[in-house]
Amino acid sequence: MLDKTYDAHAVEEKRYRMWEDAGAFRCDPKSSASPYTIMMPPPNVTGSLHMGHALTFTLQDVLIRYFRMTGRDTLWQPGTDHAGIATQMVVERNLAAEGKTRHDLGREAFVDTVWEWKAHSGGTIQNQLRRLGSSPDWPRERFTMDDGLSRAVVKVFVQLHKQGLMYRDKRLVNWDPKLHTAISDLEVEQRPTDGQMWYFRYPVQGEPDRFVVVGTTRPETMLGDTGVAVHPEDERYTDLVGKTVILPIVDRPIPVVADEYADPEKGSGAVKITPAHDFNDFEVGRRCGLEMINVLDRDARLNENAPAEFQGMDRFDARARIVERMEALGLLEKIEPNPMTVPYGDRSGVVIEPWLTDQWFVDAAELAKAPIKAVEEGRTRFVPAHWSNVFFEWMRNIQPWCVSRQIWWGHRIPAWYGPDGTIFVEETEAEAQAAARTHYGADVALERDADVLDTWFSSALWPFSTLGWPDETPELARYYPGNVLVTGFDIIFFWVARMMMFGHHFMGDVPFRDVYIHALVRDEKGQKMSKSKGNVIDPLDLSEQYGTDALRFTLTAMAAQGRDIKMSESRVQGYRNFATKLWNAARFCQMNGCAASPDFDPAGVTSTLNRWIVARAAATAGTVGAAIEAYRFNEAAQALYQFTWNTFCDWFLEFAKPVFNGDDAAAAAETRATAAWVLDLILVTLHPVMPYVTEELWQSLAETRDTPLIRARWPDRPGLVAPDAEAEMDWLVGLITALRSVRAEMNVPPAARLAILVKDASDTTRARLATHRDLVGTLARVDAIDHVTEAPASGSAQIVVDEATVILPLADVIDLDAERARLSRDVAKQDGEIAKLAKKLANEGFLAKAPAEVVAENRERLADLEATRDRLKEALARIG
RNA sequence: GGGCGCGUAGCUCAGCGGGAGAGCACUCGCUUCACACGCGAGGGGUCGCUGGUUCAAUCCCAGCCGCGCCCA
Repeated sequence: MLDKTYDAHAVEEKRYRMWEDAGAFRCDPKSSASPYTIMMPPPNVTGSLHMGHALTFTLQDVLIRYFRMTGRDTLWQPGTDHAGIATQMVVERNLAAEGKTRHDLGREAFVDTVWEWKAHSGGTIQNQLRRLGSSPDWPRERFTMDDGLSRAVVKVFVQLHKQGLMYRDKRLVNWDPKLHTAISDLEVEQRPTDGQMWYFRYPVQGEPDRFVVVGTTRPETMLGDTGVAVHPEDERYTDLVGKTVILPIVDRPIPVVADEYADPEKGSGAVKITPAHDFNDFEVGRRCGLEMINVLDRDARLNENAPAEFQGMDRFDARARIVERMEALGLLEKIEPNPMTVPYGDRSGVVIEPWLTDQWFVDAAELAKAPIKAVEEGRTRFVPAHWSNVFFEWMRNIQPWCVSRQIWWGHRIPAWYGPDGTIFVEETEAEAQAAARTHYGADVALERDADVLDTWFSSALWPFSTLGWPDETPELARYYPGNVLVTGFDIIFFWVARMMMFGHHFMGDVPFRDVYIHALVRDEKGQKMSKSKGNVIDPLDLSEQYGTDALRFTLTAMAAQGRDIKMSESRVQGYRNFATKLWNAARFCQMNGCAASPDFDPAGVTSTLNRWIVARAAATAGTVGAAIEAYRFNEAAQALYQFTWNTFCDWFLEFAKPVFNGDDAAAAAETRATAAWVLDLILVTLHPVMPYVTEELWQSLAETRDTPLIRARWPDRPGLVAPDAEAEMDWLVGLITALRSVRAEMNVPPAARLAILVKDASDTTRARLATHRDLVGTLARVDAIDHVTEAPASGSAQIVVDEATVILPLADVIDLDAERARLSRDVAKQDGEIAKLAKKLANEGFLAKAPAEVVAENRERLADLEATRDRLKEALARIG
């Protein structure tokens, strides 16, 4: 016998271990089944599970478990990425606690230390995923720094280089002066700031008392100014173009150039140009042939190119000093408040400097062409579709991707430099030496590039590197491309777009057919969860408190397309209650001897009740499957919830009680078997969302099962329909509901059993009443049902059900005024509807232009309403 | 400044051209032999505002107001 409530703690660990030990999560490359692949977005190796993970992995697991049950050969590829900067920071922080820096250890020893850290602390999230019930193919787990994946990285780098798509260039990059590395545009956070605009006067050479006023938000960069730009059509400055101004403090003559970047509407219309410290200025400098003078060092202090008094000074101290000096020189025109955005490093939290350095770049614009085409042609489909616009916007304006990072933890760039700086990019040092020998005609000492690659470079290879590429493995042939990538919108650029670029380039096909973009999980008030706000809800706490299935059901039910999820504990609690409800329904079935039989044929049931529930069950399975396949997770959850609770528990099981206790042994047996079959169907269809409670019930309810539930087959019975049974049961439900309603309203004591009279019943209604006499009796507490032609004059409550009027003699309890009020209110309600419909049907435009079936439907509805209204009026007349 | 999304019951949200829905909360009743994490019955909404298209608009279009996000 099952316990009275479901104990998630006792079940989850046991069931998970059973699945994993049995190899239930594995793909089967030799299978003849059609494959279904999801590449798990590899979480950061330093990470631990947060609510966003819980959502994304729950949805992926729902898909995987569903398709596994439909008979597909599923591969859910798990793994983690090495998170270059984040991981290095964690290990450096540990070293700092011992008073050491990575430089004390040296590169090799430091990298060894990181590997040790990973061995001890790196597996957190994998175990948390297990607690979430995720069913990826664990034995195939990969890490972006694995030998195989590293080999793929080197191969890709070398090939791109040989194809001219990977190159070294001196360009401005986003420099993090704290971490001492370049970072990508995407790792820069633009923070709104109340800045200032300083207006400086630059003297025009050879024209005493003439000045050009330029505005700047970063005065310290003026030391690197190499020009002043004005708009070519700005008449105020036409005569100045080609002349020279003297850069104050530095006393450097710099040219005035014409360039459309200068906005005549903004400030003075003239703008100082610092090509080595501003992305826009860099472009202007290129166009106008201006010199590039780098005045900052790697710490963002002023360097040797600045005047002596500034050298070694911090950028912000220098800013204050510059302003002072300009003011002293009488060259500070004015200062205005200026709302602006300032770039910060998302890891370091310091202001990022555009800085001129030598870095490796990928020609992203070229690689973006094929993915753009793929999305345009629908070979990769975004769901919801509007995300494709975001994708296009970024891909069509893409900048060269800076992939080198000045850190130690990561894939070291396979480039070697000869004594004269010639670059040899090869897969191994030996090959680089050979290439150098060919180039120089002799052996020379080579120095390897010190930098490593951006972590996202290796993540971009994930859909094929995890399958064995560059080797041509059977897995690669079978599981690439994947079916769907499930992720949040925040990594469309970081990761999705880059996988598409490399997937196309190296595999010649899209990496996945669908990209399902889900919502962000927020707190109850709709705020983004963050550690600093202290509003983080730990999914594992919820899982601990309410059970993993409740958490998973909540996330699934709330995953409506296009809307963020506001996580609320009361919802989780509600779905915990749902799990308990299911548990108790199963317990009831067990207590009543409802045993699943392999011989049971749902198409062969005879009673209306059983034909009805079988049809509804089959329809629900269809709805749920279709919803999951369309990524409409909330609809799947809703259909499951409604069928299980509101159809199966509230009605079917209640109807079954009198059958079980009745005299008709054959009907009882059929109903027992049907109940068992429907319960099994509920367990199967609910399993992708609530794997634990369903598996536990599946194994507890029957002595032997051919397979664990995780490997059971999804029901596919589209032929199980019974419209006549559904109509009959809908009528019965309506009758019982109406009886209960009038009893409650008339304050009939709940325990009191009534005899009812039925007037004007059709043959159909008479037959239905005869069939379901016991069910009405039990559920509406009715003792006797008699047909009459004349209603008793008074002392009754009356309800209208279709053509029939049901009379409840309530001589002892009836409050005639209350009954009159109730009937009058019903009449008024019908009249309101009738008026609306009559108006619509009187409209000639409607009759002429609306589809015939809509007109007919409205006519029918009107007739029904009028008939009901008339019977209600008669009932009202009877009580006077 | 550009783009995207969202304003539906007290709260959280589905629905999205032809009869306003769910969960939670609320009210009333119930020791009904699976379940009080329950059962039964209820109350509650000019579907942000203004126009337009249409026989018909919560749904489509335009503008406005409010909120959020992304990009500059």
